[in-house]
Amino acid sequence: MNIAIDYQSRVPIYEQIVLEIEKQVALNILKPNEQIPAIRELAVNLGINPNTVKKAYDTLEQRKVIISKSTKGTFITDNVDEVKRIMVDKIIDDIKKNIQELENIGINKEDIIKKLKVSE
Amino acid sequence: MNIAIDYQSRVPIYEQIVLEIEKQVALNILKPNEQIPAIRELAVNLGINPNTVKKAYDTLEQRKVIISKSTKGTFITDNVDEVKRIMVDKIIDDIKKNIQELENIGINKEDIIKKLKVSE
Amino acid sequence: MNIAIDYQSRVPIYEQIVLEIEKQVALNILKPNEQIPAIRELAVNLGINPNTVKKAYDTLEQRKVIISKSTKGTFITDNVDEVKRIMVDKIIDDIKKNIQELENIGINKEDIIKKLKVSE
Amino acid sequence: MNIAIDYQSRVPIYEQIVLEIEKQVALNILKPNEQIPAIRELAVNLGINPNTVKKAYDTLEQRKVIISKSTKGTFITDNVDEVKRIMVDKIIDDIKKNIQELENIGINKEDIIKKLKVSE
DNA sequence: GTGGTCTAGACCACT
DNA sequence: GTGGTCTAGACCACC
Repeated sequence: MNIAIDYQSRVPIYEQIVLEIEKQVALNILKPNEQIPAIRELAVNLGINPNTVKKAYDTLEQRKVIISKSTKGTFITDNVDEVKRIMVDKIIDDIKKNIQELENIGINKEDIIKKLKVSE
Repeated sequence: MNIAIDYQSRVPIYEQIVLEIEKQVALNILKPNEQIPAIRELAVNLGINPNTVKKAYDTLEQRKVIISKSTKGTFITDNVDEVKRIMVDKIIDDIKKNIQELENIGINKEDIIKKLKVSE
Repeated sequence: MNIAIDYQSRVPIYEQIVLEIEKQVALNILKPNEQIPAIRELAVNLGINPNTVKKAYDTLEQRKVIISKSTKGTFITDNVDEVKRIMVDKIIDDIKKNIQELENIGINKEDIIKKLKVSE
Repeated sequence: MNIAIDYQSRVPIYEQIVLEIEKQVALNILKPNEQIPAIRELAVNLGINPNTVKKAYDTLEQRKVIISKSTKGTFITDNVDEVKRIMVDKIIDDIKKNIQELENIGINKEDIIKKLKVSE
């Protein structure tokens, strides 16, 4: 598994791992029921402490992205669609909020579209 | 001045104040040259430490959003347009990133527009 | 034999097997003197290690729920009533504890009965 | 805060803390918005490691029982009723399941009530 | 002083 | 070998 860590970021390492794995699930890089690296293995690969990976895995399990089967290992959920759906909804919601904010500032929809098209 | 503080956010309180005041400037809630509350006053209103408000005001002054005139008080800049411009650019950029992310997941522009229209 | 294993439970797998078999005995799904699967067979069916099944069978034999007759196989006890009695006592005890807890929270017996009847 | 830890239990220490605090909320021992001990303070009182208390507090925060305000401390939620409701629902559900199981074994409702009354 | 994060390393039960 | 728990102790930003 390929995860880039930014040690300067305000986002904690464990959260970066969480976000990256969620992203890879959404992008079909990680497939349903696929086994992911053991805690200690990933910790060694990333050069960080196993507890940090554990915290990331715990968070992912709460969010139902992965399932850990004690002595067997840790696996991507079989319900990957739900993970994608939640992620897409969140992003759509962000966009809506941002559009609303621009409108509040006094920029109408046509202007927003114009600005978006400049570099797109 | 009305500022909601989220104590659970990773964003420091002083920065939440900074962002909120910048937002209110962009929304014309705070007008050019308008006087804003004294540090101690705002600190009492928000139930936080004056040092925290001080740090927020210092940051805002560095960003040229406010101007403190020693004994007279603290005022919003007269060049509010620049503050708005920076904020609008940032939001537009956020939207672009979000759209890109959705496209990576496999959602094309028409689908995005459809999803945005549902509750808009 | 049909046994669902919860790999995320704090209850060890071997104990889950023990509890499930005891339950099936109480429910007359498993009858007195009935033969149950060989250790290896069940292990294959459940996709787990034979040692785990062995540990479950050992525990069940200590509790006199099953009897293993070396080369002949493993069988449910003929004294199924005792198994049922112990299980019923345990469940009754659980219910009593739960009722006590609800009363401590301030819910009286009539309210408990009302709540139980809603979906019963 | 008074919490008894059973070091022999299969239930982890952090979970025992979680359950005990939830219980004290349900019993009105801990009141809405009340501040609870600092992580380090409780750790010292219980003779355990601060990280263990932290894990308990994290779990409680996910369950919306407490709210931690970074440098200010940790507080019971203001919505204690919701915590109680969830807890009561869980217990009622447990009772229902137990009653169902007894009925499956072949014990009818009158017999259950009889057995419950013996020591009640 | 407070919570948040992280390291280092240990022990355990279970498989 | 795997995940789960716990200890001991450190550093950080923030207030």
